[in-house]
Amino acid sequence: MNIGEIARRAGVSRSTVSVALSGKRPVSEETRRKIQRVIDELGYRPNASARALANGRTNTIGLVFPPAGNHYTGMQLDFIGSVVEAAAAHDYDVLLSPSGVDSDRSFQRMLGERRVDGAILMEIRLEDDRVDHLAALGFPSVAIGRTAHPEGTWWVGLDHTALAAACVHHLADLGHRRVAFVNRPEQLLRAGYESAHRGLDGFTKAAAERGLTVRTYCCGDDAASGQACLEQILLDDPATTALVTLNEAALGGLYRGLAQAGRHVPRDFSVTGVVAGRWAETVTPQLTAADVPAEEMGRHAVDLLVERIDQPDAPPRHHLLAPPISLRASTGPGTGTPSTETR
Amino acid sequence: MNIGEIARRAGVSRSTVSVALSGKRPVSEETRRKIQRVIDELGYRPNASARALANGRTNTIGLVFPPAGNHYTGMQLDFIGSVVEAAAAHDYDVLLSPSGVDSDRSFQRMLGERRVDGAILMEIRLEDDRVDHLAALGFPSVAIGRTAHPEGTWWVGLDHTALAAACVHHLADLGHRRVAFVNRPEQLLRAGYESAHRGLDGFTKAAAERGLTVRTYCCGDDAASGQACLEQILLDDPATTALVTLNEAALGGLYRGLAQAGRHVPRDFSVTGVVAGRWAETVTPQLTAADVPAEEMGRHAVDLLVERIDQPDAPPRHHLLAPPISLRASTGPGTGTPSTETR
DNA sequence: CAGCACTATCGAACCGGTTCGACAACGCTC
DNA sequence: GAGCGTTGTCGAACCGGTTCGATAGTGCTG
Repeated sequence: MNIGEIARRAGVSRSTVSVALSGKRPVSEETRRKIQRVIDELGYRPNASARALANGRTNTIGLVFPPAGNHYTGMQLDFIGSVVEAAAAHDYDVLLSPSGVDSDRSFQRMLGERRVDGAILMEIRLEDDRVDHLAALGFPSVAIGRTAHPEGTWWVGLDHTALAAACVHHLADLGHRRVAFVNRPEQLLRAGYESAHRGLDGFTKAAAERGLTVRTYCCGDDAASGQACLEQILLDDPATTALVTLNEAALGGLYRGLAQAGRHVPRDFSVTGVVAGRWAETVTPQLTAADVPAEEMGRHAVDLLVERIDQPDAPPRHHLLAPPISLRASTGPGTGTPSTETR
Repeated sequence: MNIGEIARRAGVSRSTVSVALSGKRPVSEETRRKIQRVIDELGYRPNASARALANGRTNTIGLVFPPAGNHYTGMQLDFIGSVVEAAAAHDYDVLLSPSGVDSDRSFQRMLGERRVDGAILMEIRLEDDRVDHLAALGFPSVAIGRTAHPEGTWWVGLDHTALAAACVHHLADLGHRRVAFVNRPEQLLRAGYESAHRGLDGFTKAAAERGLTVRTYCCGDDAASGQACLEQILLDDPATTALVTLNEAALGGLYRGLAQAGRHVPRDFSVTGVVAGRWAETVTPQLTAADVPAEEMGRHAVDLLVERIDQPDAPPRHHLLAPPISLRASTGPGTGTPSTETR
């Protein structure tokens, strides 16, 4: 069923059907009803490809997300879900693009072949050629995270510097003096991932400010790595009494490592960090953490992107979020002399 | 840049450019090189909408996934990731469609407006009108899960009946006599979700076969519900020594509930169930479970769907997976008289 | 009732590709 | 050297919409 068939059955021209549907020109009430009746009868829906071809809009946004190689975290899942919902509210679909090994290929598909009207980029790096590339093209896009030079670009970000610092201050206030930092995997840090860098930065500066003794670690995105990382921490400095982590996927492993070393949380050891709230609540004791507002970030990103698509010349906008630390049950007073009994 | 511009600069007709690109007719080597040079120079890529309109194929598959309302589980995340990768390997994009409150709306968008060549349906119900609808339309689709009458349809499923039964046998072999079953939320069970029903079925039958005393529970998809559910289990029958769960999101809460009731896992209480392997390893002790092969399911689903798109008249195919139980650390001998000390 | 404005509709052109029949140029056979 | 098949290219039609200038019909004004 195409628009010509509808027109024939309603006894009008194709353009009249088009106009009746779009409302861009006046159509008599009688004609409109006649057309509507035929449409309802046949269950007609205009072909998206044809429409996209004619008016240069696909009504689809691209979501460029990290390859499955790095494991997904709960935060990313929540984010994807909220993007899809927010997009639906604006009448947009979401096309997924793995920015994997040959990120160029899928990038070319989405942009070069004009499959999408705009794109949301996840897992931003401080120096990100994708952002630069899109900026040069003037292609509507919103980055999740901010590059080293975010001026003139559109983005929604988490203030990892401030959040990591807040974690440090929280621990310092509790009396902890020897604190470890558990970052994302080394390869991501080396690749320049924004959250890993700014988080490390915020941690290091705040720790220096408070005169803490610190060690920083990179840790794979899985439980086994978390456990190994924790063993290393206690090996390097058994007097460590707390840690801050950005690594959601390693959290379960960190907890396991602590349990096996006989350190009770929070009595002997405090744990905090930056983690999506829903996932902070799955561990026992529940994690005191800066809750990543994935849902809010998704909504903001879509809102900004749609705004930018609608008005290509609007001045750049952004949102920098810094949620407060949610006090749960994984941090407590630091004694300076942790009990070291093994079970 | 469109195909006409390329043709003009290469001094040939539009059809020659098209043919040179598709290779569907012979083109002289010289002409081909001339065209290729111009294309490389200008970075031309054919417009996806125009191509889709012309040959009736969008090269996109739709992934109909559950609304954000039900919390996402790690398994779903892994699944989505693998679908995207497998699709990319077949040169397909993936369009996400929330099958939310007004599932019809997004369904209509994807199918009615021909945005996709085929669809993968998640969260199947025993009686699923979406599956029936698509079958009636003859629209290529693959269901993740099988309906009550899967004959004649394409699907990839997990044998929840067998898996739940395997969990029961594992526990019975260890000597457990009083076992609880923790299912997905009640609203999902009532709505007829396949995994919830078949899992419950397999559990109940196997338990009867082994003469176990059982109670079954529905539990919300979050840690707090898991904790509450566990309290209820011990309240209803303090002599319970083991549980089987399908509810990945509640797992952390179940563990917390056990810890707070002073039941040590696996010494006093055994836990097992059907959970994605990666997530079974995040809890301590690591969960002995039938590992949901989300990655494999995603690959299979895409392979089947692409096959069906390419040959619309092929006979229905399916994959029923029943991974073995991975022995980890959360189950142990059932004493019949559990210790009930509180800490 | 001529002139005008306004409303409703039509037809043609266009978006950017693909497909296919027509045809020219060429080499081969008999 | 007439007849034939092959190869390479072109032009027109088509996919299913949207847009816009042209035009017919209507009611109002002076």
